[in-house]
Amino acid sequence: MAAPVYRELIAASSRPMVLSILAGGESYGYQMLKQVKLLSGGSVDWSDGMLYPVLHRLERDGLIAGRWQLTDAGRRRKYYRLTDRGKRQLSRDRASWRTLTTALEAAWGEAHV
Amino acid sequence: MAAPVYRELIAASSRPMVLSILAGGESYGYQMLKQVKLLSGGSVDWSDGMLYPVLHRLERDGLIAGRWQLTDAGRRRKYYRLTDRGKRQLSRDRASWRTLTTALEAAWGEAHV
DNA sequence: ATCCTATACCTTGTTGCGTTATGTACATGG
DNA sequence: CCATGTACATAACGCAACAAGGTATAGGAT
Repeated sequence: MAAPVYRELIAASSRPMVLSILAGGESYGYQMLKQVKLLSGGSVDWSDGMLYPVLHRLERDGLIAGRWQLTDAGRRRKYYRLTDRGKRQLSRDRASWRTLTTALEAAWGEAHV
Repeated sequence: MAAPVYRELIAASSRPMVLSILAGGESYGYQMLKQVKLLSGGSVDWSDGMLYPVLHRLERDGLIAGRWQLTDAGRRRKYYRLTDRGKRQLSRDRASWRTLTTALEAAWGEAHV
């Protein structure tokens, strides 16, 4: 039903999406998978094999920070929070996204599509 | 001066950008490099080593069609035009872009950034 | 004459990253 | 007892941007 988003756009949106979600408070991988699907109305369906490496890179680069937590049910979760570096990166990513969207809209306009 | 756009976003935008430009009429590689820089206010600065392979892929996949032309000055140019397949792909890419932008804005809203 | 810049195209090696598949482990419902 | 959901992780594969290099012509500056 919902048209799937093409590969490169998944790659381009993963970092700003994760950082944006964490800007709203702590979260963990599995929850973010659901969150993204919800936010996109089902069109963005991340695989876990894609998300976890993303989270590891963001943590390695100091944009997010993780801590292990045990639930009452005995399940382990890795909660992540946004760091100051992450906040700055999010600002830059939002600016980039706006720049590209503006440029694309300009091209769409000139072509009167 | 203009903040550069990050790598993955370049990748994600190259196809819809090229298709959009060609939706406005024929063009060639070198001209598109200038056009993109103009449309983005200088923020999107494609390298030729990135664009030409993109054009070759799009032509291979039948989304654009090229023809060689000689200018009066004796320079060779490869002019490209949008095919019907390319038009359909452009529609899908625009839809994907809108979907992601909406999802990101939803995330930004929830985080009241 | 020589050099630099602009025009105009192309390709190769390196690196990064999504996808697919697989693995581990616990909890719950049928 | 077994499938599904929760929750994380990694490895092989393929694709694509980036940096750097190459070919070629034209015009202006030194």
